[in-house]
Amino acid sequence: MQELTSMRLTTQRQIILEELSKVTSHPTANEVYDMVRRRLPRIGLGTVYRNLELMAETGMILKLEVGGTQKRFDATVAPHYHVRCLECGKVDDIKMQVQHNINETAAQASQYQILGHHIEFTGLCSDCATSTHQASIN
Amino acid sequence: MQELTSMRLTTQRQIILEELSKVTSHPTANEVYDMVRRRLPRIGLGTVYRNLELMAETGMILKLEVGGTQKRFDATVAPHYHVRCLECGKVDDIKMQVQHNINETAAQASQYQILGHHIEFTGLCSDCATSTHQASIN
DNA sequence: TTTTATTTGAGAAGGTTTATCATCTGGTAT
DNA sequence: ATACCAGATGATAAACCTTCTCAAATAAAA
Ligand SMILES: [Mn+2]
Ligand SMILES: [Mn+2]
Ligand SMILES: [Zn+2]
Ligand SMILES: [Zn+2]
Repeated sequence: MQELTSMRLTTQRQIILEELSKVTSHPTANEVYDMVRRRLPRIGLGTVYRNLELMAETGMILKLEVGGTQKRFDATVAPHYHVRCLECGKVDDIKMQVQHNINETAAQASQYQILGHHIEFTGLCSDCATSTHQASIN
Repeated sequence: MQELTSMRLTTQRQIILEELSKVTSHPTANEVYDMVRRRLPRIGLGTVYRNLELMAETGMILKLEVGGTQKRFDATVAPHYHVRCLECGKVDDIKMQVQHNINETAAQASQYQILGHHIEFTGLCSDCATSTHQASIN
């Protein structure tokens, strides 16, 4: 694991964190790469992966393992839940209260030492809900 | 999408479903492949992927998009929750009541048309909890 | 300024999943 | 029972995402 103290403040790291903090879209590593490249055209994709991983390990950011193929990243580290649109794959925050209690319920219902949970809602974003509705009319 | 009616009952499909139904381990496609190959040594990995995907589409089985790199499959289609061991990656069922109500809470807290949710608990399985404890003693 | 351990960028490699396509087969019609 | 054929299979290539490797670059300490 990476020590927070021995982590250099490189330009790449700063800009990756800055760009991730600008958005609420839970971008994939590749999307972060595209964002960062506008400011640092010579950055490597590996550097983006490496640093997102490192920042997630040290708790500076969150690595979301939501449905879909790619991992997504989130600068909002406070516990919260997500929705994913089944149509377009967009991921948004759900601003509802965190269900702290269910960890205990789960602990009682299993042999695991429960350390946390995450909830992913699935559905249709407003854009896709209307266009899907349109399609069913046509 | 695949029509249930036009789906042939091939030996491969039957055995894939049978083998998946035998276990509660939420195997990856590769693990299903290994299980099935004992009975059908000439089956292709592509066939396993293709049919797991198809069965998931038609609702015969569940495709779990839990944390970790690989997708996992589940013959138990009734709604239920999962725990994943942070140490060894094992996935188990959590036999607790499904929180139907939170879908409405989420719907009120967002612009999405909420269709469902899934909860993934994280923690340590009994094996890993003890060995991690051992390690911290040594 | 010099030193050095860490980090970077480029590219290769790895692992998982999907696509392609000639061949095969389950289900149906004859 | 036999012929037929849309759908399925197996082999393999390709796509895709992520991690690894290592010489060169650089942040930070001396
Ligand atoms: Mn978020
Ligand atoms: Mn299950
Ligand atoms: Zn959408
Ligand atoms: Zn474990």
